[in-house]
Amino acid sequence: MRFEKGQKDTTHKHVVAVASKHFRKNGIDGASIKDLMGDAGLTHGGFYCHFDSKQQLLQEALTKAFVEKRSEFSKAREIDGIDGIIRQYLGQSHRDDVENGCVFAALTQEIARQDKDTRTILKDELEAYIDVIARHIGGTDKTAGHAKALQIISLMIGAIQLARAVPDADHSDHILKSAGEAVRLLASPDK
Amino acid sequence: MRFEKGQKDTTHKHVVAVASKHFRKNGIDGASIKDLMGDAGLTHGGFYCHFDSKQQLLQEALTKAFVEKRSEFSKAREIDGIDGIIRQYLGQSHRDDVENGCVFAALTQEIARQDKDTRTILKDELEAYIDVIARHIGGTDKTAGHAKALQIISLMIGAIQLARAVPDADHSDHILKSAGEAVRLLASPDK
DNA sequence: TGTACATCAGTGAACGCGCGTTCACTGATGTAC
DNA sequence: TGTACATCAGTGAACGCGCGTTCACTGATGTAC
Repeated sequence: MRFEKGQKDTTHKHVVAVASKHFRKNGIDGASIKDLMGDAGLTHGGFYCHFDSKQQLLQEALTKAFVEKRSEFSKAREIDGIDGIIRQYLGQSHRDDVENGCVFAALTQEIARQDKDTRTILKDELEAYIDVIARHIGGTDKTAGHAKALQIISLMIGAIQLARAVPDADHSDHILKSAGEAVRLLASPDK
Repeated sequence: MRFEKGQKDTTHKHVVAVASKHFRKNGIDGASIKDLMGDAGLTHGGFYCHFDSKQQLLQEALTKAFVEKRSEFSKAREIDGIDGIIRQYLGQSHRDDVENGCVFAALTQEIARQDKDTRTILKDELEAYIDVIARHIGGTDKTAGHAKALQIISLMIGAIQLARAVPDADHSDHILKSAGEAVRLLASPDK
């Protein structure tokens, strides 16, 4: 059946949005086209009207999720500075909502095994995330601000992954709290 | 054919050793029984003489790799303190040798999707790794030492993952170097 | 404005493939006599 | 010590299954007249 104008574009974006959640929740290998198309309200056969391959969908989905989360990140920073970032990133709701959470926290290990194009998406976004954080703590020395931002991101990514992997809730909370303190220390101007 | 006494035990351990590399290099899903048995010099059919399931092999392989790396980690710490840890963990050779490297750095995201038993292995090892680091920087306050150790591990895990994912070698080196500086800051007594 | 036809987003059966797992079999070694 | 037999670690074909991908088909809508 032929559909209304703009319908294809709407569907395409919807599939990318659904996929970006599936990838984060189940991993790249673990997210099947059949499942994710079903979740988008379609059958799997239609997939190739929109994408050349799973790989292409992956790249679109990663980019979308990265950009989306970065703007949330930026908003948290604007409102509450480094505390806003800590509260949002190292909070229980972010830990418990992998499918809508940070892409680095969910997929970095698998992305490291992908082709160069996909890893370049990650690299570009990493630099953009660093800019967002550095703009807040940089002070006058831009290089030092960027270095601090990179350290903070590294720490937060590692911490939330451990918090998600550990089977005990209290232990997990403790990891998040401890990481928050470290972020404050790393962000402090007295260095 | 019947084999010499002790042969089965030797083979079992050999398969676990090979698997521990395969899991780290290709991920849990990405490591196939056929490939890994082939690498161990056997055919896939013999797998079930040694293990009930891939899941059981995973748990044995994780435990082995965790323990092995922890003892290396401990040795680096004994010789050179926190600098030894930084040099070993955040060095290029560790970054470039995923299959023999830190299990947390390679598999935390996938382990977070595993059953409780497997995640408990990770939790117990995390605590043991924290002890190893804390013993060096703890000073008199044991709780503070453990907190610092946890922060350092989180940071190093996040940093080496990013260093592995990024497509540019110089960029990757910079991530490792920056993380090393942060570790020194987090380990310092003036807090 | 009304009719005939072309379009193409989406359907669902089918493809080859590799996965984890099962199973009947092999045959060199350990054991019983 | 020498022979017959039981053992069982390892083999390799086969299992069902889900994967990514392909393809002939559908049918409501846009377009041409």
